[in-house]
This record gives sequence, structure tokens and C-alpha cells, in this order.
Amino acid sequence: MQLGKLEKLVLHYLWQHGTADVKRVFAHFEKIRGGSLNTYQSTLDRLYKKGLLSRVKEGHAFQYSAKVERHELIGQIIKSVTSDFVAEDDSSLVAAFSSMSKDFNEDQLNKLEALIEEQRQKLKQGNS
Amino acid sequence: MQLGKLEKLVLHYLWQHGTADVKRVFAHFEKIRGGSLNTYQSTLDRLYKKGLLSRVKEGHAFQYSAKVERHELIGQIIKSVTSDFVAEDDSSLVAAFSSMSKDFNEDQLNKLEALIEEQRQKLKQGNS
DNA sequence: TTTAAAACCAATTGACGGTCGGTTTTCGTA
DNA sequence: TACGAAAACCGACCGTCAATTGGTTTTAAA
Repeated sequence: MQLGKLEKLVLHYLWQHGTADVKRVFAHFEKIRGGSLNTYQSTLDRLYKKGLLSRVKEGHAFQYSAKVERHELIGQIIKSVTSDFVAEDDSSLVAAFSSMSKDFNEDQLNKLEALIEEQRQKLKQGNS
Repeated sequence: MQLGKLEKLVLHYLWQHGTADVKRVFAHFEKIRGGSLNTYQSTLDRLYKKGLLSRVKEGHAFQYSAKVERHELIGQIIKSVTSDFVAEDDSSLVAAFSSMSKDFNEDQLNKLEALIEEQRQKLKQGNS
């Protein structure tokens, strides 16, 4: 899973705005980065074919919306990009997490810890 | 920061074997995936130019070795690949962590928690 | 049924990794 | 010091993929 610059921008836009057709996307990006309508057309199409967007026809145009939440996609990408490095039962990924946590502030650390605790509870239930 | 397949393989080899020249790398990979010596030559060179390897001349040949630990590189890659998604003061990355922690077993969760605690201590010291 | 809007297709460009042949540099040795 | 082998380095080509855009086909509304 690897995304181009524009694909990320478009995803970002859809996460913020929920749903949009090509015209809306184009209207938004036209001023700030140029490009033709077709550029956004095919970018949306590419994202759709990658399974990252869903779409529904409404009148002439498709209404696109993100199919996955931002954090889900991030997790997915992290997984795909690290899988080649990590042997199973390896703690490299855990170590990598901690290597990144240098950049986290206390608030974020708290959040992360809470989430871990939550996960731990789920694990216990599942294994009982 | 994005690495090709062969680059990852070579890094993997160097993490395991510590130090090697092109000849050794070639000798190792020749049987299992083919390619000419030059292929490995330029792969090592590419990795070196990316700052991921260090090298020291010894006789004719360079002795290459990984410049970063595996977990450091993983952290680096995660950071680079997620930075475009994460807004400032956003907890998406934290959320992504938790989205991935589904794949962690209890042991790994423990390890992660311990590392977070460690990080928290460092933060406290730094801010005092 | 016409026709404008939008989707779809095809081609080009630019990065980048992988691959390898050929050239230059380097170093040990005669 | 000069020679020859060994290794580094350079340049070219291929394949993949995102970005971009012009042209063609489909589609839906009047």
C-alpha cells in the first residue's frame, strides 16, 4: 500500500468533508495547487480502485467518500510498510513504537497507555 | 524514506551478519535469488548514499555495515510514511498504534507498556 | 432524442528500484 | 615503479507507479 502526494491530499479532503464529487474536489484544489479536473478524476478513480473510497452515483456524478477512517488507514500502511522488516514473534515493531514515542507528549502517552489497557482487556476476554 | 525489495533483503543480511563486503553479500544471495555481483554493488551503494549504511575500506573492498538498528529504521519509516496523514497535535498516530495493537499478544503489550512508562519518566526529567 | 456532463481510456512524463555492461580507480606485488 | 587483478564507479535500460491531460464513450436529464 503506497500512496502518492495528491492521493493523500484528496483523502485528507474527504476525511474532512465526508462526501464530495469530482467537481467539489476540483473546486477546492484548483486554487491551491492547480491541475485539471481530469487529474482529480483519475486520482479519485485510482483511490476507488485501491479500495480506499466508496462511491454512489447521484445524477450524473459519483459521490465519493472515504471507506476507511484515517487511523485505520495509517495502521494499515504501517503494517504493510513494516511487514518486510519484522519476523513473527519479533519485538522489533514494539521497539520501533517506543523509538517513536520520543515524539509523543505526555497527553499522547496517556492516551496510548489507555488504549493499550483497553486492548489488554479485550485479549483477556478473548482467551478465556 | 522508501526501500525496494532488494534493499530490504540486504539490510536484513547486514543486521544479521554485522559487516560484509560486496563479495560476501553476493555469495549469500547468488544461490537464493540470482543477480549479478554488480546488482548488489549498486544496491549497497544506494543504501550507503541513503545514509543507512556505513563503510570502511579494507584492502580493495569496502566493508559495509548497517548504520541504524532495525527498530530505529522501522521507527523512521513509520514516521516518514505517516507524517503526511497526521495533523499537528492530532492523535491519529496514537489511534493508529492502537489499531495495530490488535495484532500484539499479551507479552508484546507488556513490553510496549513498559517502554511507554520509561518514556514518561524521561519526559518528566526533561521538563523539570 | 438530443446534448451536456461526467466517466472512462490511452498516452506521456517523471521518479525510482533493479539489473548489468563497460570504464576508471585502487591497491598489492613483482 | 609499473603491472594486473580486484573493486568501485558510471551510464544505460527496463519495469512499475503516480500525476497529468486530451480525447472518446457513456449516461442521464430536458
